[in-house]
Amino acid sequence: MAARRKNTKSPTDTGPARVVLPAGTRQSRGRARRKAVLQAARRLFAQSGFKGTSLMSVAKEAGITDAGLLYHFPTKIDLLLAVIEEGDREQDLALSRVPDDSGMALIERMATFGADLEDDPVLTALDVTLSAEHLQDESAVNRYFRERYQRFRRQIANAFTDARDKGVLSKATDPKTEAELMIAVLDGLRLQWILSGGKVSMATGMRRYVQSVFERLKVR
Amino acid sequence: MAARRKNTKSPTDTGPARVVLPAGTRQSRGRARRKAVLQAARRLFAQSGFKGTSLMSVAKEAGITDAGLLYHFPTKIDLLLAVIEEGDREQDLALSRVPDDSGMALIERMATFGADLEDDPVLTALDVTLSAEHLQDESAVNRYFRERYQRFRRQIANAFTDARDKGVLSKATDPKTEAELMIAVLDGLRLQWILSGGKVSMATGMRRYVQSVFERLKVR
DNA sequence: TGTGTTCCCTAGTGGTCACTAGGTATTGTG
DNA sequence: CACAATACCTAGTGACCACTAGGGAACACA
Repeated sequence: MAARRKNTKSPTDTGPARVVLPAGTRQSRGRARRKAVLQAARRLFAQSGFKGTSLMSVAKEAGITDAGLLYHFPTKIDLLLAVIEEGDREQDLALSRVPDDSGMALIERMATFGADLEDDPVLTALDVTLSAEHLQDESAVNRYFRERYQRFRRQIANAFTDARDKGVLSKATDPKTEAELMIAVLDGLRLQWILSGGKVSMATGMRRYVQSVFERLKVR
Repeated sequence: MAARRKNTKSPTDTGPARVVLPAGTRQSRGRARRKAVLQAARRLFAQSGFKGTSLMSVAKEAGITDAGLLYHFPTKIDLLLAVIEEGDREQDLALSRVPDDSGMALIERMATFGADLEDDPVLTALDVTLSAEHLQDESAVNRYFRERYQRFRRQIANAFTDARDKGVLSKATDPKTEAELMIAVLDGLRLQWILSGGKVSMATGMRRYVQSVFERLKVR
């Protein structure tokens, strides 16, 4: 019964073509649909989780049928992995916006990280929902999150080590525990931020926490 | 279709012997089964979430059929609520083990709370999984967690206020933010603890964090 | 203008799952 | 011993859902 939609696309809206293809503008429409599907999937996975979201609901929000969706992503898991991968790229990009590669730069950057997350509620909720949904299974998603956390902890721990060895932070600094706590604060605030509907602020929480770390450990 | 015949007593009201039955050991077997079902459900919900767990799998682990299970809990949601309520009672019990009702007593107690959680991995994972699964829907579970967090925050904030007003902690203490951070650390550590398979320790994390709060705020 | 590719559709299909209907063995009670 | 409540069971039922089969319109290119 779905009437065929007339093609009222705006061709300027294809975004930056990262991959330079041989020729032909033919793919633009398909690309746009694919992108719409990814966006819808991200939103719905974030809201209702992977298991709680049907392909049909994603397809509907993307203006397509479920069978049509499966042309772009052959299985539901393929769709999930694509959503995760896309989100991953964006977040890695965000974390790499550090003035220099000293440890202190990264730690100071964490102070504003809460505010950054507040700017993208969907991506933030996606992370919380998916990581919790795959806490203990042995899926690719679980492995992905395990590795991500490990990497993140190492990165932060290295920053503390660097700052300590450079004499900026106290000799008594324990990088491993500090990294675990820093990430714990971020994750915990995320949860409260979502559950409280924004009443608990990630931005001020992170700013305060990083500040308190400096009060404790900074050599003056 | 939606008409669901409830039992004589409300399923959320599983309080101890509210309905006074004549007596007799007749119920002992039924009680035991019911308990077995609750235990299996807790474990499976914790591991795979609510949506990810079928009644059949719970029933099987409890040594019963799914139809048999539904005799004890008329709907799946009734089962979930019973599981949550039971866990809630146990955790409230744990939190109330405070030497006296001064603010400092509660804050100091938080230092050992991580270790306590490590003693009950199933209950801990249950909390994380369920709260994340119902982050944004409008279910009874969502409301439960929202209220629980609010209550918890108030409780901790009051403790900080008390300690500050008694002159034990600095005048500059901000109870609201301190409460948010304290709970964030606990939640964040929980997540890392599970995801890392116990490599990240909640026990040491919480001890360290509470200690660092005292270093920052204690009036000496 | 013919032809192949891309993209999306309709219409299933099989599997899973929460839940129901109705029966029955066991057990406590009058 | 009659009988009634308890605590299950077997055998469905309908709803949902991921995924498939096969077709067709639109478009690029020869």
